[in-house]
Amino acid sequence: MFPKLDPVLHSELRLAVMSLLAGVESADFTYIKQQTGATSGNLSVQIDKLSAAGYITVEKGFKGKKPCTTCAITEAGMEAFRSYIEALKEYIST
Amino acid sequence: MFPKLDPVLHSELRLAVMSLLAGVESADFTYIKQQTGATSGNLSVQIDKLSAAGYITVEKGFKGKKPCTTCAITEAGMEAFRSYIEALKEYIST
DNA sequence: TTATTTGGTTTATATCATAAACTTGTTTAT
DNA sequence: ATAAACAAGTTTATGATATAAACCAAATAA
Repeated sequence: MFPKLDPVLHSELRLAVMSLLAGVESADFTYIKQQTGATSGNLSVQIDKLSAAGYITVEKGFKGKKPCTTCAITEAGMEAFRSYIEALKEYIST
Repeated sequence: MFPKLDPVLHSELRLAVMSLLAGVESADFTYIKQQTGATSGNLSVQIDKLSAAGYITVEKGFKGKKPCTTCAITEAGMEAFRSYIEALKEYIST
């Protein structure tokens, strides 16, 4: 009746990050931070978790001389995101 | 951009309970437990939280000789549930 | 040169979800 | 009648989570 919700995605900030990344090719840490309003620490931790789950890729490079962390959603991440939305619908369609 | 999600509702079990109660006049503990597949302990705790938030009412009575706890959604609960769904849509409509 | 800012990471804490153990009373079996 | 099993929850304990606070290294500004 109520399908299990993927715990990796059932988190406000991680879901926001995935939502953002689902719509773009890639996005860097600073941009994600701005768009979500998250603190650096929290964002850093949640990005790690999404990465550990294989839902996003994280590349550390430089933009000019400054470090720049770029994230992108993976195919597995896209699929998990879609499944999560489908599962959610079971909960919110009364 | 990403609205805050009501933490009372952003919980798998509490959301399932609200989803159930949104569709009926009332439901008792045992029924909710069956429908959600939750353990008694977890359900008890989460029902308390929904009740403390004013989202549901909880009445303890008897069905025959056995205790029976009946829950119903409140108007505030309905409104919170609707708002939560609206907020969620911002996250899942890429 | 000494701040200050940028772009993060690490660590600590407070909350949460869940399971396990317990309680109170009822029904069933002996 | 007594004991064992069951029903309907509650309370307590534990492990996971989210978040904030503190920290760090490099670059830029004063």
